[in-house]
Amino acid sequence: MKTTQEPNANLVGQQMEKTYSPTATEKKWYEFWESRGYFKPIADNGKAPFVVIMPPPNVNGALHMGHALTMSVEDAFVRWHRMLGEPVLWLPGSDHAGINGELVVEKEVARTEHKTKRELGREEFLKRVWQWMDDYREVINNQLRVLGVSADWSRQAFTMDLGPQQAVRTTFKKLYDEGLIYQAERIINWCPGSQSNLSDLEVEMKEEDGFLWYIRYPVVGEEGRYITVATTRPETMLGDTAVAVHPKDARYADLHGKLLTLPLVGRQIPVVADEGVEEFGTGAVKVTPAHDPLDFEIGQRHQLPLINVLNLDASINENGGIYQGLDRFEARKRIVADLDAAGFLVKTEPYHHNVPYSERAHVPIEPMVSKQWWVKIQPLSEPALQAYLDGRIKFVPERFGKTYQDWMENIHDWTISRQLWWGHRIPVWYCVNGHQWATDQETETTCQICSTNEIWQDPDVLDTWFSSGLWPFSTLGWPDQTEDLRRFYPGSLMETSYDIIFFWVARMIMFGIHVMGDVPFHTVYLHGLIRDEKGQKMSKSKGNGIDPLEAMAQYGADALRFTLLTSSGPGVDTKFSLQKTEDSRNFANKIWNATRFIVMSLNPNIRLEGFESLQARLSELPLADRWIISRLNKLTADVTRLLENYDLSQSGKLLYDYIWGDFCDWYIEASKMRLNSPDPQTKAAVQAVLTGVLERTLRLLHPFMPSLTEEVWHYLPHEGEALIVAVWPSAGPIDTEAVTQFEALKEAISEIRNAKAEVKAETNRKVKAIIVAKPEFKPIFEREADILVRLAGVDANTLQITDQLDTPPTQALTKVTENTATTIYLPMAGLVDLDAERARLGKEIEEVRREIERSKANLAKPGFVERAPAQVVATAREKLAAAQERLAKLEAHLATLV
RNA sequence: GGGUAGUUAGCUCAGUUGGUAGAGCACCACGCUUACACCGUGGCUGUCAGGGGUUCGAGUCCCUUACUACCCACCA
Repeated sequence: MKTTQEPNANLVGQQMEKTYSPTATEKKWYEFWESRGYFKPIADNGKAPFVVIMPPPNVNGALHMGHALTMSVEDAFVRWHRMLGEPVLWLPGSDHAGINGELVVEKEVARTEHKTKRELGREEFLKRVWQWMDDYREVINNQLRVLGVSADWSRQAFTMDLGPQQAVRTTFKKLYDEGLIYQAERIINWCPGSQSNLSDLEVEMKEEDGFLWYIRYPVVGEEGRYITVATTRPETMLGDTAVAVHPKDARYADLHGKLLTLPLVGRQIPVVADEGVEEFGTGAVKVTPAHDPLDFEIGQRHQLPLINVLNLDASINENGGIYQGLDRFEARKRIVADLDAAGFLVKTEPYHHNVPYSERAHVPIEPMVSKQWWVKIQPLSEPALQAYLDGRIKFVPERFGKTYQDWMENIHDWTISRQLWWGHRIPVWYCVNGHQWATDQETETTCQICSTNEIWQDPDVLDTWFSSGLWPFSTLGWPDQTEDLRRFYPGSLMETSYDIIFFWVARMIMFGIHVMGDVPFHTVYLHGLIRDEKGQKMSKSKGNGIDPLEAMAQYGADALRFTLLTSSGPGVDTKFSLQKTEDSRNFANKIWNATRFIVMSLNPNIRLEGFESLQARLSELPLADRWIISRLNKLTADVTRLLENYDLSQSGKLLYDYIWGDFCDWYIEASKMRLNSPDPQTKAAVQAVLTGVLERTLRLLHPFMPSLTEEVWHYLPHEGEALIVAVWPSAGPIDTEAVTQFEALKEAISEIRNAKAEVKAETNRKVKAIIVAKPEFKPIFEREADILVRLAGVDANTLQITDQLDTPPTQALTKVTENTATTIYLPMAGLVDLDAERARLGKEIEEVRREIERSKANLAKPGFVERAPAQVVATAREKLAAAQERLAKLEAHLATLV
């Protein structure tokens, strides 16, 4: 990619706009990061590399919210680890999407060229698919860049690249030679839409209202005697080769081995006794071994013939007699009508049942007998299960481990051949002399067994998930023993959506262990689905999807990312709304303006004290400074711990609360007095804290909002050339005394603001105030009077701070703070309605009394004092004492209002 | 038929190892205080789905019921 003009590495001293504009900024920094090579892993430095292989988006359209979530989560972890100084590899790619891709291009060809793929021919059709893939891959990659994805594009991979193709053939050959890939004729899920075999996972059950038709089959040689069977698919009777009953079912005991005449067809079929039949309903089932899984098994047990009555497009074939050529649903109608006319239809019942559908082509599946390729799964699944059981693979959230385990324990062989054109061609060859072999070569010229050159390749392709399963190592160059493979396998984190645990995660683990001898990653983080405001799945057909590109254009990529990351935790579905994105945009703007405020007062020529130095002499700093730095250290520890536990949501929220609440609402406001000081040293001292604290906070926030933080960081004094490679902060000391004292100050300020609001005094009106603090807090209020004056809006000249007041004012609003029992009088002649004040005090006294009652009752409860931990009892006692003190003060004050 | 989640303020969701419920939005009031109206200050709102149990103490642990969502499953 060509880089445009490099941004100013140092923006210190530059003017900032009043409002943050994300789009241009995001683009600028993305190009900067990429051009500097920050997305590439640094050289080995003794630290274990952090490796994430990106789930390759399907190349069949544009980016959607699910992608945006995936990328936001992965980018956050990736950026965090990069700041931890680890060699980080985030390997991007894209997926050819097998059946899905083929269908999309088929549709496109039909739309633009009015041709079916068969009319076009295999070679021509594949040309079209490649063109489509090339076009859309670029589109998607650019969209990922807009999001801020810090992946190493130089290692980008595509499942149909030559490397992954080699990996597919090599793996196939290995499994084939080991006898783990084999061919077998079985009943399979046939999709008439794509005209291909599907695995069980690609079939979804849909509840539907249908009918149950009861049909009677006459017993040969016993005039007037019938067996009645019920079916939801009457057209399959054309392929019936028996009727089965339970061996112990008395109703049919004498009919075992007798023959029935198949209505409409006239064929004679036997009655067989089989344990697989339940004794409910009519107790007899028609047996169509070629078109039903259960019937297939019954057929095997009784050596029944298979009669396939369907063509590949699910129309009736030549075995269907007069119904030949009809579509399956048309045939169904005709057969029911004919049965009815001939007197074989006993009754028709409405019936609610599950119908198997093709997940991709959205048409009902037809079970059919067919010869396909299979993977013998047990030898792969057992070690994969074991890896989970002994903790080599962990799931976040943990419960998905159980899901994985259940599936692995009940797994069936996996059918991997697809009758499609787009995908990895099955590397099996045949010769005229009936030989068959698998190869890891792209092409073959002679039979490996008899050397004839009359050979051909299997026409089918592989299930798209076969190549996906190799992704963690095929992307690193395997089967070649590359340097990347050595450094980055096994990987660290696999992050994806929980709905592809079986499709993808399980297969990667199986292949990883079997082919590479080691698990492909140690942690599987599964995110939830993005839904609309009403909790519905976003989908193109419903039209309720929110386009991430539009959301980003409106509010910025950082805002979208922050929203997605904080809206919900792993494994939990998220209701997405643009309102939330707007809130995140506001947060971004808040940070922008906080920086702007700080930067405006800065003199670039004055070097401020560094943060490390400030922290080293923490106890000498003013109260507010000690407080905000202590809070930052708490935040740093919390955010780090939460990230270690994969909790992005909670860490994002803590950052939000700290920045907006602690830093902006309290610290910046409290700093304004010192910032306006005529003394340059006082000013520089507070500037050092403002810039130092903000700079560290930006580092913590960078994984969540990379572009904004990078931009703003460059306006502040900083070391290093970019925030993206700045060092992740470690937590320093916490001054608990300062925290307690500053909280007392905050509490008093809030009470004063509250009192003023109650009498609807203008917020900015300076009021007279008398503070009666307990002796240990009195010096704090005196020392920090400036802050009190500024933040509470009290009149500095008349402010009185004491620990003893003999004659309290009568014409005053009065508050007693909850935690420190500081009494505050706001003498406001004229504004105080004595009756209202008495009423208000009365109400408050009631509340405190109730609290005291509860507290006392709790302490008096048998067993509490004896059994509860001493710490808890002590806290309860302190609370009670505080409430009692507060009550006394409130009552004393009420008494003066008579 | 099995299984897994969820049910907390009007809405969206937090609630770490059980200690007596919180944040944003919305709403109401006041405010253009020299970063931000994409703002500030203050306020309002809860039988933490129902029932039972364990415990000195349960939104948090156990049992149970209801509803919602999803996953798995070859009942004609």
